[in-house]
Amino acid sequence: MSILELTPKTKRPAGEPCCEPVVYPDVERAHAERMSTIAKALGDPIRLTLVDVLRKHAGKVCVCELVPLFDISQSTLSHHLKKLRAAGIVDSERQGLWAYYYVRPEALKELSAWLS
Amino acid sequence: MSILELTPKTKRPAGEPCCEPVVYPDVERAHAERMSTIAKALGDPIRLTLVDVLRKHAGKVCVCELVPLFDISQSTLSHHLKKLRAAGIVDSERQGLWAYYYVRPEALKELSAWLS
DNA sequence: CGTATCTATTGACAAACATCACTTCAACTG
DNA sequence: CAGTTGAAGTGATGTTTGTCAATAGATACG
Repeated sequence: MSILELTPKTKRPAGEPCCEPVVYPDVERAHAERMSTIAKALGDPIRLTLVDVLRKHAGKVCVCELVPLFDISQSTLSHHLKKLRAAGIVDSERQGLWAYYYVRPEALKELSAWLS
Repeated sequence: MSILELTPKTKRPAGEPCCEPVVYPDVERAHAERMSTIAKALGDPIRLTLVDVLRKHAGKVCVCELVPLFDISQSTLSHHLKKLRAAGIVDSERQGLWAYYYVRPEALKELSAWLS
């Protein structure tokens, strides 16, 4: 965590590069990729609320309980759940006619750690 | 934080609602909206890396130092910075020809708190 | 077996997005 | 002032996204 030195820049003399590029380790790339995937999945108010509800109930919640919470069709909700599952944030389990969704807590850890 | 009771459901008798909806307070709505806006802005690997670099340098970083970090054109980078600014995550300051960007730390607090 | 119920998938479509080449704008330099 | 340089804006383009209506599975019930 180094502080950037604010040397007042001068217009470059036609040939030299403008600035020293701020290099960053290549390790970060996969890291950033994974975290942005999670963030993207949370980047919709409905999906974020879904995760919130699932977390608050700390158990497995039936899809049929989730549908009436939003002003969207059942198929749209199913689509959002699929995205959350694809991102690894939730998983589901079938019991007869019903599908129960739950949060995979470890999925949010990396992003959470980076943010704080 | 209540545990969901897993009463085995029965097929509804044609008229009754399927399930008790899991209600959530209306306060959450604006909350979710704000946080998903932040998450969406972080939902791109380039933007997330930008925020990472800006945070690591804990000061103001010149755009010209950011450009060579990515395999994208200058105008695309400018576009990403604009999105981050629109989300309130970063802000910029002009000094002569150069533009310096920095993270507004409070912008990430709400999402960070929710995630942990 | 036939039908109703819950969930997932498909197809369609408008809106948003990421990207680039090109242009504009502001400001420094000679 | 004229030319150059850093950054932002524009227009175009192909991709992704959120949404719904309709359909398809799967399973329970009578």
